[in-house]
Amino acid sequence: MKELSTEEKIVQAAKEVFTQKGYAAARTDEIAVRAGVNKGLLQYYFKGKSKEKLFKAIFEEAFLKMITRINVIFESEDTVEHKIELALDAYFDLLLENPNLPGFIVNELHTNIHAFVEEIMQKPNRPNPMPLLMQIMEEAAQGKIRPINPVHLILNVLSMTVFPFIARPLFQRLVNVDDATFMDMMRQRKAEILDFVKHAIKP
Amino acid sequence: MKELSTEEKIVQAAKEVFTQKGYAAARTDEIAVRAGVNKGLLQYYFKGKSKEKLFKAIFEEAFLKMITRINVIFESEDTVEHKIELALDAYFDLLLENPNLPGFIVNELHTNIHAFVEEIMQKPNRPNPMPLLMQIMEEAAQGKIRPINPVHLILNVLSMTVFPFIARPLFQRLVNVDDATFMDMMRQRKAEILDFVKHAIKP
DNA sequence: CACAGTTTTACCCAAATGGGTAATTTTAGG
DNA sequence: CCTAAAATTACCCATTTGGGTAAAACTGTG
Repeated sequence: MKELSTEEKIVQAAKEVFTQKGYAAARTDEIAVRAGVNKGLLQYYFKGKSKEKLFKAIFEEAFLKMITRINVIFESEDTVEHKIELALDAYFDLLLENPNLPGFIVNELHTNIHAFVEEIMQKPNRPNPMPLLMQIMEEAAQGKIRPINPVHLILNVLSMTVFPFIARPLFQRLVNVDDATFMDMMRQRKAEILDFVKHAIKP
Repeated sequence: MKELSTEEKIVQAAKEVFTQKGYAAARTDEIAVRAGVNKGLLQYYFKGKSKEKLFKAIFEEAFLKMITRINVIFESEDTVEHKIELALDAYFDLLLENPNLPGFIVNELHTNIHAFVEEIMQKPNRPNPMPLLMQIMEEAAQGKIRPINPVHLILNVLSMTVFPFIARPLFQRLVNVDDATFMDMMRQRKAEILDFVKHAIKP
């Protein structure tokens, strides 16, 4: 099972610590401990500004993971409804595997202390919502779906999908469910959202 | 306009810094600077563990603000649909005035380094979703609304309301809107969500 | 004015932290 | 077996940070 190289173990540990605690609260010592190695190796593999280097790599990966999935909504040549279904598939796959990715990203974007975030934002992966926006308006005009503000529709789908993972700690305490139960609920949720949206946009 | 006592100015500044940067990244120096006073005064007004004391006070207030609003959804003696409308009113009022409250709370709950958070959670204000859950099922049984999982319905409303404020930095960069425009969009959004939900739960 | 309360100034300290190095030992492949 | 790469050990240092103090200066009010 564990066939990770030391470097990979370090990256993996850094991912855990950064995504759980955020940059400011992350401790390089803890990264080393979780990786099962000593601090010296962080220097060995990431010479110079090891904390920052690790963070950059991890944040960029996480960010691209999240952001490129949005493109799924736009790329296909399908109906609005089916595009939403595909988007939900893609996003829930990602989120169930990486439950604390969104919280991490949102957190670091909120406390915008990292200048390089700007660079990442300008990368080629920028999603272009325009085609889908237009398509929603077209289908609305054709009476295929109910007239609706397309920006808010997209935002609605994204909100219902991502928010529970961000509010997970709060939610779990309020309704008193353990991790496994939470994950089960989220697996159900995909179908619930699709159902909800379908009815909401039905003419 | 500015009739704040020094102590209030400090609390206000602390609120800004904590909600923007989170506990770990918050610097007491910055709090003093923003309050327009010197660090000595933090000791004068909050002797002993000033950072922690300030944080506790601020977090608890913020948390209760957010959490007690949820009760609006449950308390009234109304139809489900109208309860949702009232909840949206209450929540949008709060969010438009305190746009970075949810991000702050979610962030601090995520990096659960503060033991006292547990205490706060156990306070009398705990919302009890059961009545509304039952009511949703009743109305569904009576055919007043479409059959729907009540937990997910509530989560849907909350998600669509709160998420945009949490994802605000990301959203604003992706669609390139300034602060004023964002706030305008959010003001429209309340009506959009209500409309969306109404159609989604219509039998 | 006198005086208590407030604010500033100018320091200090201990601990934590990120970053780093040099020597040594362990490990695996040729 | 021998060697280079990998990993460990045991340090060090500069900086930041939270926390703190004591004395001086300022302020308003009785």
